[in-house]
Amino acid sequence: MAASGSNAEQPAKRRKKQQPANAITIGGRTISLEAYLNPTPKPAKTITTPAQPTAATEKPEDPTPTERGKKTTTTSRPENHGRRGGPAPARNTEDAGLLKTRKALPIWQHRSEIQAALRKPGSNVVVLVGETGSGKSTQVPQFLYREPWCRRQTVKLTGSQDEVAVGGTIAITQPRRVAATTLAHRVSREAGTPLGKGQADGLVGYSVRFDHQVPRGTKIKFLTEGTLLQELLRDPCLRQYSAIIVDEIHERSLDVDLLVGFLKQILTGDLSGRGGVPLKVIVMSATADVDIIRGFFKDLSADDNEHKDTDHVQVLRIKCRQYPVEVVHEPRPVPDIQDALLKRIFKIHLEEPLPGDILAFLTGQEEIESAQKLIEEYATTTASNVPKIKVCPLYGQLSMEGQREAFLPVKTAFTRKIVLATNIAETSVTVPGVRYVVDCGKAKVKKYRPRLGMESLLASVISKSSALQRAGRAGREGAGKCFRLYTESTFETFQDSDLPEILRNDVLGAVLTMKARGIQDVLAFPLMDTPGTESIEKALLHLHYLGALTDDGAITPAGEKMARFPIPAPLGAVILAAARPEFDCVMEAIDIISCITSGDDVFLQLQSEEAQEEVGALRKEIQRREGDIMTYLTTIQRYTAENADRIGWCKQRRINMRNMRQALNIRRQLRAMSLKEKLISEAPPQDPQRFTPVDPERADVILKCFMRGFAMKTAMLAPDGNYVTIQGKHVVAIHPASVLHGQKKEAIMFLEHVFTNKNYAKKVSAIRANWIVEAMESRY
DNA sequence: CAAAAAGTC
Repeated sequence: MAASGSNAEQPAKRRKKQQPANAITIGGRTISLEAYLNPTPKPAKTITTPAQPTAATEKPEDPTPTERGKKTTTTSRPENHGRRGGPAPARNTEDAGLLKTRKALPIWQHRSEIQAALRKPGSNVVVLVGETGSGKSTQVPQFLYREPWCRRQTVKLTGSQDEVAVGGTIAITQPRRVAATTLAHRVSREAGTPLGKGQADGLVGYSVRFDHQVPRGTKIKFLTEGTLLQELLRDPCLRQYSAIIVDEIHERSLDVDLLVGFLKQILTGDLSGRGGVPLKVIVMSATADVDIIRGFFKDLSADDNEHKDTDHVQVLRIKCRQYPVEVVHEPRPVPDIQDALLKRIFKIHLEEPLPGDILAFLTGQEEIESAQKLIEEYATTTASNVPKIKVCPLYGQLSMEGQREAFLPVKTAFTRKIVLATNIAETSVTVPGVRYVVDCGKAKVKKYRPRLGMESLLASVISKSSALQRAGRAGREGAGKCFRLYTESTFETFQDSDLPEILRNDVLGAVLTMKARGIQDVLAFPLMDTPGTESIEKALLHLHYLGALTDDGAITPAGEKMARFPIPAPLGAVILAAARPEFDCVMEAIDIISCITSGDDVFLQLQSEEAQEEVGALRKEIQRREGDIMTYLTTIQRYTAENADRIGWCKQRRINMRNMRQALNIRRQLRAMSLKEKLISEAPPQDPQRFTPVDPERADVILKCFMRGFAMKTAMLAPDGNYVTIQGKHVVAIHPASVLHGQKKEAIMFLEHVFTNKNYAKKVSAIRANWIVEAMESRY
């Protein structure tokens, strides 16, 4: 196996045999476990105001959780890696029209250049820079799959007589599911083997969660970054692939950062796991600054001192014909951002010709809703010779129907569409018809604070790269204009690019991912940006507490199981605890976890007071006094017991149907895995099951079981009526969406802890104070 | 009294 852990330049550190019982040694460092073993659950008498994690730069927003606006297809087909001599895929069947369109793409000129770059012996990494619209995602895999190095080979592995197949397929990763599936459909048509029902053979396939279409003979496979990371768990050498194309690396998702780390390990390894067959890596970015990427892959041939100083990473830049976008800044800083936004929109509307829709970037739902109201009010006052206005909000939590409006051309004549969007419109979706962009210069960003074990979600200044991306949205269909609600000198103060996710997120999952894939020294794992030592140590400690790591920092069998479960590690720990005889509640734990990991909250927000009254009584029936965890359990159990009309059942209670369906998918998956891991002894009975409420004693057992994953996310009621967290001793409020909102309990456990305009505990359950000590001291 | 948007055999 190539991915054998520590880097060549950093020899594995010797771990001390002897160490204090209350400490673990990880990466050569001894870390005290004092904080975990000696909890002080007694809150201080005087409650100090919690320190603000960051200065809020803007007013907090008001979210409305509603249905997700995306469709899912759940067609599954078992993967077939194709045998040698299988049915030959159709060739040269490209439709003449499609080929003509392909040849018109800017990247077509670079076809042989790209092929040549990868043919050079020893040249295994190529960086490709091309803006949106260059056609790189659809064309590059098609340029490469017939190359000689891309042929499937049968090789003998060292020390084994068995012959294995290596290579033959090109993987291309995407940060989003929709991108992976739509690109696959598109490329499959271009290649002459369209994906669809009854197509057993084909050149192109895709693989995203709960949706795999990989025909026999697949040479080009689109996947999400997360899916490839899962494949890496089973096949550390990525044996089925000749090349990995990493698309949209500039977005710097946590998964892509991990992925290139593993790719670098394969490239620097001895290739024995691949029978000596090299792996080619093509990294594609839409932004020009690729120094970090180039630097990251530069020191590849460490064993080859002769070439050590030469640059092995080729960078190819694809020119892209873009429509010009005129950027207009404010002459001086604006005192009121909403006021400036409205004035700018009205000015565009009055002065700029039709057709040409407006796309405005705002920070959140509350801001969008209030702006919508004011624009609609204004629209009633305009003269009859001024075009009419149609305002479309666009944010992730908006229902499918609500989102659709923003993508459709306006039906009424002489009307301008004004789309008010969050940064969902920056990368995830494209709004057609836009000629004018208004950019407020801010976006909400999630940040993790390791010391407090909590996150914050606050509006903050965007980066130059983000501002450029927003401006570019005006030039998709013709020359456009971008109006920035800030000065040019303010723009100059922006950072070049956004902080990569790995530096803003809890790295618990990332560290477990590394450990499960054989990385002993996570501090030495190659990363483009390394999180602070404090974050990594915190994650190691947390994993140790969860039972995923030994005192030496090595992964335990429990940790390996947690890594295989497609859920966050603390929830994996809950399932493992549930399998213990004293808890014995795996089925209930899976039901709850399926519900909470199916997407945003399954309970839609009740907007109006009428809705609250209408739905209130029906929702009360499924609510439990123990809190949100038990309420989720009742919800999914009632849902599955409902046999006649699940859609109606959800509608009546304002429950997100799409997430409930996803929850059942996850439930099926987790049940199958638990059976395989022998956490349950037999397959559970088929749905529908009659609903029987869980009695309070059983509820206690289930909650105690969740404490094994969330003992640190607890708070005690102080004499003054505030809840004070165990970790950090901060005042925390129960979020209004919780069934326990406004209630006083002895102690609470929460699955999420987020600072917005206040310290909020979400997904809250009532617990007993002595459970906290009990859970903290328990070690498996 | 309320949340950005992505993602996992």
